[in-house]
Amino acid sequence: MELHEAEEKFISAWGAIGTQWGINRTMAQIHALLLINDVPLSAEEIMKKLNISRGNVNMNVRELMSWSLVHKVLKFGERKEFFTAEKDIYKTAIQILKERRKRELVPVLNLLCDLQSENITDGKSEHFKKIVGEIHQFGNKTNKILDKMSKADENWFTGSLMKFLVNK
Amino acid sequence: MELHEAEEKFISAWGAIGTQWGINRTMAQIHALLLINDVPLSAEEIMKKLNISRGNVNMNVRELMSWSLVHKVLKFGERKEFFTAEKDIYKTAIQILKERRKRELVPVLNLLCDLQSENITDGKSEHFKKIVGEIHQFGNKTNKILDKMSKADENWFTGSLMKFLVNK
DNA sequence: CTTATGTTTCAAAAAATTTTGAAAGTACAA
DNA sequence: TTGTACTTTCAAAATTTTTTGAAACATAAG
Repeated sequence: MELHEAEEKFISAWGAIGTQWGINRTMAQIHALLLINDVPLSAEEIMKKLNISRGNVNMNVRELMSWSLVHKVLKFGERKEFFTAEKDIYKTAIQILKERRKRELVPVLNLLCDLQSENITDGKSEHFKKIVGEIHQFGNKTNKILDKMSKADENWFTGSLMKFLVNK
Repeated sequence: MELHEAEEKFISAWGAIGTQWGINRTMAQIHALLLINDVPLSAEEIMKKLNISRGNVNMNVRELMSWSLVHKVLKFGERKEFFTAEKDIYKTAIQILKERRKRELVPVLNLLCDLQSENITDGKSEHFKKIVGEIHQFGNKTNKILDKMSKADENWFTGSLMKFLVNK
């Protein structure tokens, strides 16, 4: 197999997985492309390699930067901007975990909190209150666990947690 | 607040979160509706409550059943089918974890495995091999951890894991 | 067998999301 | 100040996903 071919397979797969997880295909593909290139790439290069427009590159690179998965790199003497992805896969995973917790889990917990504190004017609300309460409680626990995990180091994940699970 | 209003807020939020996680809005809303109803609902009732078509209900209920989050219930003497959601939120979460691991993580690990075993005919493939190897290794560890976790009971999650994390 | 009461399918329509590309914006250099 | 090399924006177009609804299918009851 040629490198080119292997790279394309990897980029496609990363894009497909992204789609299944609510991340747009192109954003995931740009991420994949930057992961497998150890040198930073310019917007121009990303456009050519993925065959997409300038606007599309700009938008998705900006989004990747807002997730702190990609960083802007300025080369000495060059006016162009270059982009590179965080290459430590553990850091990358933790970063995604952190962002999704903050952007998605926390807002839901707030809504559940609001719903629970509401005084519902209807006798038949018992089951509703119960299930909302249970989801809220579970969400809170998960939130705490994810928060702790996102502050742990890689060794904890690959070492201690693994051992702990095996002996469970 | 009226129960009706609270229920709608909950269903909307569940739908929105689903969308962000690559699950279609209606599927998530049907799930929410079945969660907050302790009695099973018919296709007819789901149609009316969510204001969606029969085909849409059929398709998404089928999908929810394929995830084992919703079950068909037959009432004695009634020809109609009714549907109900698993109400134990811990079981629900574990079920989602299991399914996503099987449907999404495992296929990616297989691709990474293939890519790694390929003999790439290009000298410049060093970084590519390295990053694919690292992602594969991390994916394998995550896979094992998720597998163990999906076999643990709720008490492990809320008790032991939590304590373990606090003392980290 | 026929009817009544359901469920399932799927092509077409609608809606949502993503992508394009040209114009506007920015800023460095001469 | 003007030109040049780049980045950003965003309305319109393209694409993808979801939804509809009517026809086909299934089956229990009469």
